[in-house]
Amino acid sequence: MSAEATRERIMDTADRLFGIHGFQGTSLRALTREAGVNLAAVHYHFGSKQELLRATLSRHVDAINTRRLELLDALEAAHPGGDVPVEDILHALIRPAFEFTHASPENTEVIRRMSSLLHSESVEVLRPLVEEVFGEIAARFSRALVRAVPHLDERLARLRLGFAIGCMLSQIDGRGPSMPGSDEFEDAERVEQLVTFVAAGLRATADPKEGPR
Amino acid sequence: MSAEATRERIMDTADRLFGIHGFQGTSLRALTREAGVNLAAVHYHFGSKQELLRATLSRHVDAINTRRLELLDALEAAHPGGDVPVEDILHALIRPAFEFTHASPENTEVIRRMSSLLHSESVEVLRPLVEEVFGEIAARFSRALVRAVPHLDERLARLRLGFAIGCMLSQIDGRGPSMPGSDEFEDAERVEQLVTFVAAGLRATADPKEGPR
DNA sequence: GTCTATACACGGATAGAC
DNA sequence: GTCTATCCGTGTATAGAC
Repeated sequence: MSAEATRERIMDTADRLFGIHGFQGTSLRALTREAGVNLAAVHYHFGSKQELLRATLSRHVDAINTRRLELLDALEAAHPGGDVPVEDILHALIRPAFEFTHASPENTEVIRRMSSLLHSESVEVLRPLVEEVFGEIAARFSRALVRAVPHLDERLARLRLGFAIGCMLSQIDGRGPSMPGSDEFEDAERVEQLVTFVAAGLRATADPKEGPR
Repeated sequence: MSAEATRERIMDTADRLFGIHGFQGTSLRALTREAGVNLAAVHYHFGSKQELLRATLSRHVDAINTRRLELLDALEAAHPGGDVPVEDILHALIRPAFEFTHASPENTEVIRRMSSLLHSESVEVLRPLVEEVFGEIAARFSRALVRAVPHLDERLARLRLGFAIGCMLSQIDGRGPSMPGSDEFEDAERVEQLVTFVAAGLRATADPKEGPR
């Protein structure tokens, strides 16, 4: 059998089983049995179970990030003067992730698992990993935000972009795991509320003494 | 040996070893050896390794939440009219968590592990767990926010409180794992920026067409 | 280069004696 | 409540077949 076919069989099966039983809940023996490949094939092609997880996750994340950049490109093409509204930029950032979770019920678990993976790694091993996955996204979107919000510099834009991503992830992975009582929102309204909230935060002036509105 | 002493010995050792080697990186054999108790004692007192983790984490989280409620009580006592500034409420919510991470270098890992734990559980098992840990916090703080922000109702306050917590956690567990390039901020400034950002988001009007400021 | 069979060391869990 | 002995499943490594 071709190497490529084996790799894909493993990854597809991993996608499904990790989605159903979770990462720890899926043994390599069960996975390889169901995929119809040998137990050792996982280690031959991926090196370890952890690396298999990373491979399956980055396949999804890359797709989401590609979509984000497409949307941002389209926005910047539509506003040659550089005056892209903040809300539109945020939609380009947020929508692809939510659309991904809507594409399949298990995809929410993919996002959750990615968050879990990031949090369970040590900070040292985490940094380069995040840089690899989110480096371009961070650069492109923070630059767009600097242009969209008058008083924002690159440094502050990056920090606040981090706030925004934190908000977004917390909503996706567990439909608001942070706080009970916020279940009643449909995803469409949730996205709009998220954009409203984050846009206001991005536009805030650094001086806390000044009252907004 | 008294049962209580054994429990505490196990939990204290777990705190230390989980902080150093992580949860998965700490075997029950190594843990019980170092604690000077028998291997089976963990299962007798906690039921499983997972439940031991939950017990150690909730001990810390409870302490943080108690401190949050203390600070909120003090604020409400100082403002009998109910006009507690939003920024003060947010400080009561955010500072105890940051102070906890400053108390010991390993405490950041505690928060990270808690996030990881939450994200790796299935959504069904997650809900009651979050309700148990954050139920009172959510109720008290959302009520305070409703009073502090004129047009905010309970439903929206809960949602936005979730946004706020998401922002905060993403900053603590990994010093902004979400975005590269935001490392340059000291924690003190990070907290202030966080409060500024979230306060603006909380005060945002629901209608996205209206410009803030 | 790809896949198979097998061996290993270690993990969490548990039954039952004390 | 505590401890010993034991079980079974796990990820991983490797020797060798195709």
